[in-house]
Amino acid sequence: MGITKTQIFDTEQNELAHIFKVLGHPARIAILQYISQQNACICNDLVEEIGLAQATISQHLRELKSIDLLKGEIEGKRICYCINLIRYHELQSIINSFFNTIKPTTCC
Amino acid sequence: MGITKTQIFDTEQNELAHIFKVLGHPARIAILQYISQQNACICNDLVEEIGLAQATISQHLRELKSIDLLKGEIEGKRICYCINLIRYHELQSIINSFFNTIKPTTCC
DNA sequence: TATTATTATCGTAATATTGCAATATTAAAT
DNA sequence: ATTTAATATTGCAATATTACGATAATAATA
Repeated sequence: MGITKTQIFDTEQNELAHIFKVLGHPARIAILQYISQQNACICNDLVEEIGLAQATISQHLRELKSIDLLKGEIEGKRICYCINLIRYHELQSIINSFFNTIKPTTCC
Repeated sequence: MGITKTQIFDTEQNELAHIFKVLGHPARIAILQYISQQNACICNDLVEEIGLAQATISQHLRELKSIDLLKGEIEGKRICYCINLIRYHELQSIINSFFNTIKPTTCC
């Protein structure tokens, strides 16, 4: 065991869970906030800013790329990571419609 | 290693990450959707509905309780789990303001 | 009080995640 | 072509998560 039984859930549930999971780490929250503050960003800044090893930051960036929230452009020997505007709105809407599907009704 | 360095992040970042993390499992998504569909709910229904062992469902319910999204009332030998209306709105607003803090700006 | 039904907890196995050092890769600059 | 600087990948150790069977706890009912 230890493995999530994705087969018993539908694609939407799995995708939504994956989005939440990626957002579910304080380093990734901090990375997003920092990038958005800077308007431009390079990984090395993050290493100093966040205080995790370069390899760890790189790993977190990959997670964020897995939900397409970050896009990176090569800029010389650096990479400029930015928040993907289109995906940003998409994710917001996916999350909002999830909240609408679980709208609480009066019970207890 | 293997342990998240919560000390280097602030309380808001840690709490937000925890909220996302709890929502980051398809079983918990499915549980919330089912409870909201039923308007009332008992754990045993969930076991049949979701297809995970009773112990596993109980564990997932505890996770959802950890962010206060579910409240349970004892109802005879059963427990009626419901979505906590106040917290539901609170979480929506926490998540929305997070998205506002990472509003993408034009860069790349 | 004993039984039954329902949910919680414990213990454990399997897998995933986090974090880092070491190394590889990549591309600009010398 | 070398060197340098920045990021990615690999390998590994420590911890966390997921899942389940077994068992405990709880409360209604017989």
